[in-house]
Amino acid sequence: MYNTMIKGLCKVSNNVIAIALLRLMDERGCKPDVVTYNTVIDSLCKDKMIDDAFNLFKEMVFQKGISPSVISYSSLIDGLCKLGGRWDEASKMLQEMLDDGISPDVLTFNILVDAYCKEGKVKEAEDVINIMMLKRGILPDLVTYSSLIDGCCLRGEMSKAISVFDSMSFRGIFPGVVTYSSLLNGYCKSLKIEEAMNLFHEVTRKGLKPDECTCGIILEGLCNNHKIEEALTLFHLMGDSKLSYNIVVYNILKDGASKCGKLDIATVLFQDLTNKGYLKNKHYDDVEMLLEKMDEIGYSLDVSTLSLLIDSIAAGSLDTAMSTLISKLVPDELIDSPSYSA
DNA sequence: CTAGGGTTAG
Repeated sequence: MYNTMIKGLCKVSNNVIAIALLRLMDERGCKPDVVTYNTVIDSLCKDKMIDDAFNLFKEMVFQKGISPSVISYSSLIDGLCKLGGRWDEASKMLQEMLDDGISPDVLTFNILVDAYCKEGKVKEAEDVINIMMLKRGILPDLVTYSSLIDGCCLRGEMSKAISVFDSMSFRGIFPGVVTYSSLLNGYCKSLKIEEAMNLFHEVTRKGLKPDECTCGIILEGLCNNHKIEEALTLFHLMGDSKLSYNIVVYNILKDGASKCGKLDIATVLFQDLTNKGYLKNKHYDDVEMLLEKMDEIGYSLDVSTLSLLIDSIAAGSLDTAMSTLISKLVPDELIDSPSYSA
């Protein structure tokens, strides 16, 4: 009961209340166990509050006499690695864990592999994987391979990334969107846009649904290769409603259009973006008030705003009252225009 | 049985 509540609080980073609840359950005679402590320790580590995490760890071990588990150590090691690579302290914790007779598992090793890869130390990451396999008999999994691929891509070593990708597939591990995302990012940054596009189409053919960030990577790649038209076509083909409200994607396209000298396109995109700000934040009341005001003063909607609102009505995100109001504001010259007649 | 992993784009 308490553990479930603490887990919920930690999920929304409400560490202060989570700790207060841990104290309360202790007072009420319901003793916090290693799961309770690990939940809060991990949450503190994720929020970069490493000192508080260590204090709680010490309290658990020395005051309560609860033995830490592989999860307690892994959380602390991950926190130290992500906090600007505090390697000395991280390896000290790793040693302490081994001295304690606790074996690292694949998640512990992945923390180390990922930390090395993020620093571009692919060789060191491979050493960790070899130790894991040969000395511990643990096989790398999807996350291990994905981190390694990402590390290679960050260094622009694409042929190496592909060979890791191939050996992963050979082992029967299916790549995830994150894996492809790293490769796409690597190709785009190496200005190998053809390879990136081929891979992107392969991902789509496989029926994998790239997330907003992956779409952003490929769109930016196209923009940086002076292919703004292709980027815009792809953006519309993606036809994802979440994507069309993504401010980062808009900025990528807007900046791309500017760089390619297509200032007219950039202006339209900027206008679209300012209009969508309203709708994304569900400030429907503000939009409605604005539309009413426009109606009062006899103002007509411009084409881009109108098409945005029509799309919203079609998507069912605007109610009937709004639709009626909008229809009153459609300028006469557009009433019989074929593009808006449906 | 409960607690831990890769989040990549402007």
